[in-house]
Amino acid sequence: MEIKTKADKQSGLTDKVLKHFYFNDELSCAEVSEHLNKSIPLVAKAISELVADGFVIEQGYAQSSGGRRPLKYSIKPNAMYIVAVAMDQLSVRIGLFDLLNTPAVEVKSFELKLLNNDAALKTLIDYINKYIAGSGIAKENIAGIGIGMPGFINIKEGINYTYLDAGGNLCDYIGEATGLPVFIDNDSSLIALAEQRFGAAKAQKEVMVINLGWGIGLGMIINGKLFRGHDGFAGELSHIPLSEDGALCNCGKQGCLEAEASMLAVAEKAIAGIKEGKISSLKHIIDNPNKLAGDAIMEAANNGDHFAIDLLAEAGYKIGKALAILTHIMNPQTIVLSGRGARVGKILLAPIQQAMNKYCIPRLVGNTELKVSDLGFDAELVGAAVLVMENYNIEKV
Amino acid sequence: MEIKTKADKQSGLTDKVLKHFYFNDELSCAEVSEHLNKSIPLVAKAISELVADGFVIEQGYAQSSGGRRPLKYSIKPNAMYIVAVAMDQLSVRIGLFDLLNTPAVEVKSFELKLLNNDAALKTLIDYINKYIAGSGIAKENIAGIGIGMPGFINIKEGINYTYLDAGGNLCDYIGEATGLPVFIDNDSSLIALAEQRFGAAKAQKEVMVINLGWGIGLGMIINGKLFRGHDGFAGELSHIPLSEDGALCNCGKQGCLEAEASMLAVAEKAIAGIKEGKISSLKHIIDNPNKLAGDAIMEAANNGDHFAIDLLAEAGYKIGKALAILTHIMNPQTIVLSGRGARVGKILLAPIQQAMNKYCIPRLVGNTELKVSDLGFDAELVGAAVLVMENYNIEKV
DNA sequence: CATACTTTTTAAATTTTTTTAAAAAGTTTT
DNA sequence: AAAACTTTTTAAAAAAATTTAAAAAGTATG
Repeated sequence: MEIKTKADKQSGLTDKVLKHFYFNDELSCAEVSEHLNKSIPLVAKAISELVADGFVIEQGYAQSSGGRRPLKYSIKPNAMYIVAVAMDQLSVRIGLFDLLNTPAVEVKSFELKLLNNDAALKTLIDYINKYIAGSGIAKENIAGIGIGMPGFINIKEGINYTYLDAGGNLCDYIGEATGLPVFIDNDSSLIALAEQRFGAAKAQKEVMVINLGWGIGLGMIINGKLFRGHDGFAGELSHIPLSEDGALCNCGKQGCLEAEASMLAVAEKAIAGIKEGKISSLKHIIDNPNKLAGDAIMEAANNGDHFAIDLLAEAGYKIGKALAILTHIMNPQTIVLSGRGARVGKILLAPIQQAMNKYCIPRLVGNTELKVSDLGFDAELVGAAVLVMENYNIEKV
Repeated sequence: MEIKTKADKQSGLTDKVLKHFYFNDELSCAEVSEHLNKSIPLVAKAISELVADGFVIEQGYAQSSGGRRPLKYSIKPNAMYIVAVAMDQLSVRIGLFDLLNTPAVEVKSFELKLLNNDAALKTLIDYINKYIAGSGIAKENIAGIGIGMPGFINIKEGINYTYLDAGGNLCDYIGEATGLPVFIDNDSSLIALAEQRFGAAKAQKEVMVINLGWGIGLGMIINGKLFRGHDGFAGELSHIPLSEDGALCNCGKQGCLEAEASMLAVAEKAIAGIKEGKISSLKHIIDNPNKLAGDAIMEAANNGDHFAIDLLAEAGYKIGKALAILTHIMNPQTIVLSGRGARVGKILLAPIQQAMNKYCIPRLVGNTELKVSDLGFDAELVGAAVLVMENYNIEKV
């Protein structure tokens, strides 16, 4: 793995070419040259180095389009592996993927409460270490660990202001404890990254991705890149003032979207409804914690339960109103419904679209496509893997 | 003016250096090299060419900071002139500026109704031609004409979908009629450009600029550049749904910000209030058209009229609520109140900030600075000039 | 079915850019 | 006040990237 041509060190072209192969599949030298706006000799050199070092493999000749047949290359799936960790407030999922985003080891999950839990960070690190050790894959072959987590995150400093206080740089801390490079980002941002690189909005430049989880997150892609705002707090869709006198939010304000339309809010409404005597297959959820209730509601809705569907439709309409505002401001090409709640995306789609039609100027709503993610619950894991590869630096190897 | 080194043609560095001098004042060769991330020999060559061609002048030696004194350069103010046109729905202002944004000829304005006026385009062109002819400045010394106008504008095609139909490319059409390069953009976008280049948010990367005119416009600077969205319709702040059952907007919907808080809406409320017997120095406005009423209200408020101040405070609070939403989504460094309404910016500031404090998460509102423009009414003209210079291409001369 | 035209790849020649070195002009320290 | 260190500018050398040309491997056509 010693690649240290002076040329590469400066231009970093080999790196860009490697990433280009990670994000696209079969590509000829000429195509890469075109995409990267670099001359063919330069790209040819970079590719031959990558082939020599086992990052890229030849895939044989493709059909000719009227001339010499192009030799196609693609990423070598097992050249490296990536550890991806996807967290929410209550649980953690962890996976080990190859460069084709195929799981090399079974994805596992475990419960981990972030709020008021001083041991959370240690528990997380232990779990990651055990998972890697049990995978049978050598650390030398792992490019790094990507972690998506809820909370206000400062990427540069590696600090999560909401959870997991490490008294300093979280990446450094976890990195030392695991012996691998670590990269963290907000869960919704990673979901957006996944959708724009491998999902419903692939290669698009202006994309808004809604993370339907226990809360409602927003990941923004602007000009093809993650947008974070001046202080990293952009995308706080869930606390915009939606109604003047709505439910009380845990942020202290009233009428926030999150307090009205998140899965947790829906679960509360469901329990209240059942207690009032609503007929539903959801009767049993009264005794469950809200989290399980959320999952139960989604399942019931997918099975046709009227009460569950009504509750989701009500939430969807409110989300739609918020998306109308978002569309007015951002004029995105696509809005993707992703995250845990994507499994009821089809049910939410109609009321969301209805609200957007009502609250949006026709010109705007007509130009924005509303889609349900097909990455769904895996989006955050894929995003975490992408995060590692975006930061991976072949020259440093 | 024949600058045609092959080097320049390809890299366009001379161009970048010229623009750098336009946007900054005195600068040494070393500083330009630093800012532009180009080697000193390259920058030195570009500067000496610009000096030779009369675009840049030497400004003598500056203080040494411990070594050889740097030779400072600056743009030559009268190397070129720019025609700047600022339109709203009812009137046009036109000016001729040097490269220091100083008027070379008095700024003039005239009435021009855009709505349902087929002759508007011809009238505009006539006026521009007469203005240039009367200025005494030769066309060879004019870099181009920048025009800011209301409406949905497609920059690439040069089409304004709302006003001034030329049956094709407006820039080409006006360009042929005037014999000068023409560039158009939305009025609010140009105001934002002006504020980010020469105004209250100079050199900042994430800036939201509110254009307080007869309507309420928004110009967005993201990552240091104008953001327009996927179809060029981003920044439609004025029609976001703000209240469920508010005033009817001319867009057909209810409760839009524009229908509740624009100068025109304030004027209507003022007239209604006077008729109901409110005490105010504004009694006379009942007979005036809404536009004059708007100006009268602003003047009365600045003179301390209680009724006028109350009306503006009411509007400001609603604008503040919209800015709270905007802040949640965009997390800008600065929000600038600009455009015609900036003259009552101080009066609006308090209620806007009050609403933002109420409706924003503390972390967000604490990080965003709310400012009143000092460019004020001239912002659109400055923005139009900037537009010309951004598109100016020295190699094409 | 050979000739003309495409497209991709390899190689050589330029061009462009940056790095390094040296000179010029000052400031600071002993 | 001379020696040592800074900073800017100019000049020469080296490196990097692109352009041009040529070769290789096809397809289309008269």
